[in-house]
Amino acid sequence: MEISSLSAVSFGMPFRHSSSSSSSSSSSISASSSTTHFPSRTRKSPKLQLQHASDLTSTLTSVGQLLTMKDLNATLHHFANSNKFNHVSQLFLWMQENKKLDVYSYSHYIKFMANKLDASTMLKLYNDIQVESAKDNVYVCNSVLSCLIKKGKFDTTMKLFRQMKHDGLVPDLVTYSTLIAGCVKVKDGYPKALELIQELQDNKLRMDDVIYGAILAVCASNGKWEEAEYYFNQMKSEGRSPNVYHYSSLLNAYSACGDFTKADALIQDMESEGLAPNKVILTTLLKVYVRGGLFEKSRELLAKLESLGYAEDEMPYCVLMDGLAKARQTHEAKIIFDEMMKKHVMSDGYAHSIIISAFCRAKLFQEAKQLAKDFQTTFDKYDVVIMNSMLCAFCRAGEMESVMETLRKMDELAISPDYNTFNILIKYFCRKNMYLLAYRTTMDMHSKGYQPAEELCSSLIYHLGQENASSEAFSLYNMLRYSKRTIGKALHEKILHILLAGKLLKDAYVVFKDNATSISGPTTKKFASAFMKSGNINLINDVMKTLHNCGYKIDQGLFEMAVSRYLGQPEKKDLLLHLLQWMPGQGYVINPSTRNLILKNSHLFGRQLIAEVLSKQRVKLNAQKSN
DNA sequence: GTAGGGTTAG
Repeated sequence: MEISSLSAVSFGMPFRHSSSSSSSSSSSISASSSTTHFPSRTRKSPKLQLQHASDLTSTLTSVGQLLTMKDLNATLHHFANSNKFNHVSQLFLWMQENKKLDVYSYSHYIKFMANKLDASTMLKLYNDIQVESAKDNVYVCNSVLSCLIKKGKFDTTMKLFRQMKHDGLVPDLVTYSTLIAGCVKVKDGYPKALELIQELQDNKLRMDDVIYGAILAVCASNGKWEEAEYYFNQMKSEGRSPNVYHYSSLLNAYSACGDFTKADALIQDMESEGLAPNKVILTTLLKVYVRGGLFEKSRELLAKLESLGYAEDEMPYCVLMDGLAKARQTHEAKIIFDEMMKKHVMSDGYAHSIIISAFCRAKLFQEAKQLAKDFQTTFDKYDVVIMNSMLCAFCRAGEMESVMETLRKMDELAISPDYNTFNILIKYFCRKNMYLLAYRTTMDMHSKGYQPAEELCSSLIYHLGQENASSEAFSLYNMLRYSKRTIGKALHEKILHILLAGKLLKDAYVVFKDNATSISGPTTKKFASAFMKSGNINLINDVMKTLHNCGYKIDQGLFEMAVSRYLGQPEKKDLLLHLLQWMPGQGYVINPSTRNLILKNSHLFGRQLIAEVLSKQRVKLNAQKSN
């Protein structure tokens, strides 16, 4: 790269040119022309040369060392303001290599590049900071944290935050509001936000309007309306005046309980404070009514929104339609949809998605399919949610060709399938008796980090068994078993039957051994005789002991089977002797017919040894009888 | 000279 060659250029002792002289000349040079005869008076300052450079690399080589840190930072600004982000990066890199950067360079650069750099690059940038004063500078730290939060890396951010504190950062209110805001989109965000509130108070910081705004938003997004109410009142009692955002968060929190009385009172309070409800406030109020099941009141409010010009996009319609659909009022939802269409309300496809799903839920599959096709022909905006709605409709209506087309489209548009996508497909493949395809989709789902529902897997395992796909069934079983959750006991028995049917006896033994207590008597018996009959001969004694140890009474039939296996393979005589020696200690004695069988073949094993072992069994038996 | 928040829909 050109940049690296820069450092090879050696300069004399760095010197500072007078900044006053450069700024005095800077205002007049724009008119300078190449025809001038007074180059010394009209030449651009190094800073301006750099800012207007056509070849940044060579300009840095020639004038870079003449520039002050302040000039360089101003130039970063200049490039960022003119959207020359390649120049920003290139200059910053040069500044890093030439060790000409300070706290401002970092905090500006991070701000400029927040949208361009990914989380790991940002993290590396911070970790590689060599300037001591920048590393624990609260502005620099806040910039980095804010950038990571915006990229949705909450856990990474919190980890970095702890490291920063350990390395000397003294967090301020900005730090905390940045982090609390990050809790809005995170699951379990409320307790995490609470911890941060506690920490800022422990650090003798006082909550300000911004912090209140952030915590109210967290409460709202977590359905904590009582807590939201608490913070709102606390804020007021501190003499702070909530603004429209504070009000709207509390209102949004009320939608969790659907308490329209509280919501109406809040709007009144807001108006008495001189704040006029805006479009968002009224849409949120609609959400409260809808969640409270007050559909008549909702329709009236929607009409009011329309009359105020607040219903130009589909959002309020979607709020109402979704509520109706979830209350199983599919027909009423469709009426709203039709009105919306008639009025040519702007739509991004949310409305279609809601109604397609509503139709699927109501088992109106033909209607769902039709609407999905309408969407395909009239919209060119796809995301995973609308794709899922359409897939669901096509699957339920049995439109295989459309299902495949939709999947191709997803692939083409690089829309990654999510949990719902996999679920829809797996259920569909199962319904169509395409169990191997369902199996492969389930494994794919698992490899993408989604946990398939146990019930679905369990049913799939059963069907795979029916189709003699025992090893696929076993893979699925193992996937469930090793996914850190407890699974139903019946599944162990189910897979055991499948493995026995598929003659996967070694796998069956593993399942039996690990779950003996969940296996019924008849299934144990079935497993035992299957194994004695054709399981790996080297494991026969182990299986015997396992059966015995889990309380199963081994019958003569099993001993007979084991013995005849051993007689068929005389090289395994040690195993037979071991079994015969083990038996009496556990209260087992061979019956006469098996005993005769062994004696008949004793030349294969050594007559003397066999006789001794058998007579020991006798003695033991007699002793037991006399007891 | 640098850093922060907040509303509504599938």
